[in-house]
Amino acid sequence: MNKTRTRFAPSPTGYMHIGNLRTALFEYLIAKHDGGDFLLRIEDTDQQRQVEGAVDIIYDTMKMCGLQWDEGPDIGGDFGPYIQSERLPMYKGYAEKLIQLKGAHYCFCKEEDIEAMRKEQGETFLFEDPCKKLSEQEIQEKLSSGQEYVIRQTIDQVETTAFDDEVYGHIEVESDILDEMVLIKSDGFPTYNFANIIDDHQMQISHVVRGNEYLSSTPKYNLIYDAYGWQRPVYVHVPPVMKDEQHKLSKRNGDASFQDLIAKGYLPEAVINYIALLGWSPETDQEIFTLQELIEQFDIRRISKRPAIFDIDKLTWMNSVYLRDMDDQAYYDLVIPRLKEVLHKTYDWNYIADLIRPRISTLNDIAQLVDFLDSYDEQYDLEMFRHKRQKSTKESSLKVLEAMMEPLAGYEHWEDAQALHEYLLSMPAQMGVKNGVLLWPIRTALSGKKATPGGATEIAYLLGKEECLRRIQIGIDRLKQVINEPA
RNA sequence: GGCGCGUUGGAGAAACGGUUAACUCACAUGCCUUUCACGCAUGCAUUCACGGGUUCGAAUCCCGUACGCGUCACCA
Repeated sequence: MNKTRTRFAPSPTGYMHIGNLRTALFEYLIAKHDGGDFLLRIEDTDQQRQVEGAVDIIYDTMKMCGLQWDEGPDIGGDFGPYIQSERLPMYKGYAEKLIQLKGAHYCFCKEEDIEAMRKEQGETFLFEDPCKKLSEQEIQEKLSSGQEYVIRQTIDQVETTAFDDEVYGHIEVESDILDEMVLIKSDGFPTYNFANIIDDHQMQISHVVRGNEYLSSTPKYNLIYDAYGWQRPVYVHVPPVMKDEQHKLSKRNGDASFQDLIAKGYLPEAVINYIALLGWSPETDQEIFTLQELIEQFDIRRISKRPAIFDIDKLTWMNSVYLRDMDDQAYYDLVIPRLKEVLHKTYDWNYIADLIRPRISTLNDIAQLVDFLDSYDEQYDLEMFRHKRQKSTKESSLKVLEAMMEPLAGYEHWEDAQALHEYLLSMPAQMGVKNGVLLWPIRTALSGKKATPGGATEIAYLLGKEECLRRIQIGIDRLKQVINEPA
């Protein structure tokens, strides 16, 4: 029994696509569930797509998500190098070996000619390579004359070829519809497909996990494994992550990358938890998982065949669950710096953090929730004083606010949140009015907002006595104006 | 066009031939309540793309149709 080894092999494009991240997650979970190895291999052979700092984005993303690799470019391993560009020299030798094994052949056809034939015959075109019929001598002559060539896969047996995918089940195709793909390009570099096969074999990858767009070409891969006499890997083709029913999530469409989500205030843990459920479901109803729990419960057999649509609403909900359930200190460490970015006066930070905790879904919700503390819009809509259920009107508000000025000014224990809360809550009864009639206008006058984290007493505590009296006075003055000058 | 794959409520999904199709998000309503939120409660597919067939019995098995996706590169 081989050890379970999976690999994540991204191209450094400077963008961590959510679909790719999910594939990495699945690869990680499959390996770790079996106590196996998870490797990172950078596929940087496409020099044109090279982006500065792109490899670091890959490292950072994986680390933030806790997807620690056991072998990789930065930490090495027994099967390196782990950067494809450094592996380049070896592929040609493998291809030549494959020629000896009759799994490939030299092809001297011109690309333009094949292209022309393809254009002429349309979509049903299947290239029948005349070079396969060349004699050994003809080949040698062409090679020594320096004629340009590629090494092309040979598929001669006209049988069916089959394999069993862990997700999609038994797949069987007729070999004669398989295109003989180029393995080594005329510039001497391997094609992506070929390099992949060699790398996976060399690195002893046991489970090849990739998007289901590779399902159709897998039989061709298998024929190469067979020709070498190598053991085929276990295939795990995963369904795509979609933006909607017909479109995949993609950079082209400007869809969110992992970085974008983090910038929007989502937590890596929540993102990982959410995408684990895209195309996979656990045996139980559990939805909130730590990485460790995912490792324990992940089961390849429960990966779905159907595309999954990325639903930002559900991620948002899940993020709010993480915010609410995380360790207190970790929460404060995360949120208080954000609070200090928008609030420049001094407050009881922990108190604010506690207040907003059940009210934020992402870190980016914070600013607009608390900005009124530092400064508020004095021209807020006076209609807000009217609240049907609280039985509050502009008139009653004016009355109540005026009546409260003195007791508030004389109150001595403002810095004690609990005491202030009890004091203010005792006032309505003393004045013979319902809670809402008194507290609603105070909250409104203090905030100038329709909704606030916390009620009148909480805001009063945060604002402090002076500021409260000032804001209430502003409310009184404005209410007087409209009430004394009826329209 | 050939080949491959898929189709359960707005979204993620469970179900692995057996009575009323889980659960979560979203949405709606009510309760709680000094606003909002949290929390709690209730509602939301008589039906599993459609049409046949197999079976005592089908979302589950078979065939066909429709729709969607993928793939058919000297791109990864």
